[in-house]
Amino acid sequence: MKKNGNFYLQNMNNNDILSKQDAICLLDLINESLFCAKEKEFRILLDKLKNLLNFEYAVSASINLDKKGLIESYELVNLNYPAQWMEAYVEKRYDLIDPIVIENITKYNVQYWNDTYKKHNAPKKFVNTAKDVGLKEGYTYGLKNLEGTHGTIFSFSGPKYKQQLRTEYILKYVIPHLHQALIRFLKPNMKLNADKDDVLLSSREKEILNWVKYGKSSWEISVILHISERTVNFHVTNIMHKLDVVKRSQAVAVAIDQGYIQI
Amino acid sequence: MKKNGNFYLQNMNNNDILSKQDAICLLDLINESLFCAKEKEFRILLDKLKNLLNFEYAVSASINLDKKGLIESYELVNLNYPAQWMEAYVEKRYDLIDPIVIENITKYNVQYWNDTYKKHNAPKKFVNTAKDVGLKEGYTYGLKNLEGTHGTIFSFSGPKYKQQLRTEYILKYVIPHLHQALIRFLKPNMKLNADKDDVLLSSREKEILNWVKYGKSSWEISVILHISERTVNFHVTNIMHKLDVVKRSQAVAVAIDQGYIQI
DNA sequence: ACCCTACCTGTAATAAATTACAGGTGTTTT
DNA sequence: AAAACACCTGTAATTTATTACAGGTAGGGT
Repeated sequence: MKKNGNFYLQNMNNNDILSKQDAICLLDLINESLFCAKEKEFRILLDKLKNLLNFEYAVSASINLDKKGLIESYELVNLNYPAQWMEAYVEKRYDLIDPIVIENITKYNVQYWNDTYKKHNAPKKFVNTAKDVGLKEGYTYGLKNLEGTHGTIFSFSGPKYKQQLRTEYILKYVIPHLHQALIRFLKPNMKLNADKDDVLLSSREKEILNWVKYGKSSWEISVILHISERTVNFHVTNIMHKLDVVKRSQAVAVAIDQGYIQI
Repeated sequence: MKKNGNFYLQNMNNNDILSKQDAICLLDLINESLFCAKEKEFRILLDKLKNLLNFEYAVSASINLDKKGLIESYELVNLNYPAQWMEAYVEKRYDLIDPIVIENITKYNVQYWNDTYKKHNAPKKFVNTAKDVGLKEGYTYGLKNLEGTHGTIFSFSGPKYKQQLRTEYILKYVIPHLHQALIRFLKPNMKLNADKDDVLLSSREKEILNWVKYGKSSWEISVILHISERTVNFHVTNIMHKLDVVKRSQAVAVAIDQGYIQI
């Protein structure tokens, strides 16, 4: 199933690798990533994946690639990598020497760190510094978009982690969707973004707000969703409170602005 | 987990509904749809899904939607629906009377045909004609893109098919990905919207719409602009007519989308 | 066990929006 | 000069939205 370092998902016999619980969990993760449009939501997904894989730390980044496919700039979404490490990483441009990153943007394959370290003869100083902060073993995987302008990288690590097929299968299955989600919410926000991420609309609320956006009245939405008109109004009220607005039209504008719903 | 006829994917306990084999199969289907870029590949996926669901027939279509969300045109990818039926369907514009299609482009939810037939008081002639060619019972589900310009519809049918939760769960999980795949490989064939009528909001109208966006009521705007509340409503009415919408909240969304006002 | 959240529902008063009717001024275009 | 348009205003019926009251279930986490 591994062939020239390449990984064929389509023909793999994952029945023996993944438990039913794994499979169900992956389906849900993938499904949720379809509707993930905010960093806060993305972090929740990343955390779920980290826990599913029994890792200690997780970090991700979207990468702007130049014409040669090299890193032009990158933007971190750090779940819980040690802050001091990440600061040093950015400060000292570790991305230029980190063999994991280099391997990622050239091969875009699932990496077990120790394999890559051996393969690239990684600088011992760098590797040891990472190990000192708890990043001893880990996996990394990322993709790039079809145009080759943007890439992503997802790293999971911990003090102790053995290489296992299950982890590789799960990453192969789910990272492409997290990749899409990360690209999706980082693209429009490249300029402004950030700061007030306190609000989090529930999926039901977003669903209702979307119908409001399409000009549906409360009664119409109640028919569409098979709930009472009262419940629709209840949700709308909550939405307005969460977004700190006083009218539906304002809620639509704010939600679009903040990325809770798409136009 | 069916509650008031509504369907909660995120919280559903699919452990009892889907077998391990189902889950693994879905993961593979979803994964393959990520890399599906040609009609031939897409047909294979559609066939796999049809077989997984034990249906006899399957058909799909991508739909160009107009501003109201109604069908402007559509393009079929017919796996194995009876040819004579599909010809008649296109010829006689059945899409305009087919309650399944109408329900799809308004609700974008999983439909069990018999439910929809009852709900909409489907024309018996149409239903019986379908049944005569073997399309007795079935499921339909489709989505639209964020911009609301394109939709998809996936129908599965057979002479005998009972309503079952498993089918609904599977469709909920996998159709969004087939939707993406279908949109992806059909997009090159689609004309890029092009002729959007140059609606032009007057400066006063944009001014008022901006205050609406900020959640101001008509009375408040009248005070701000030193005009009567009646005049504000007059302008709002004109705005809605120009944008072809029926609610202020919808007007805000459309105007932002079309760039008439900024967020 | 308890708290928290998401979700759902009811009644009802008040505020606001939507639609319809009918009419006005001033400026620019043809 | 007439037509077209942006802008403005009034009255009034009807439909929606907003707010407030009060309450329910179900699941997850501590």
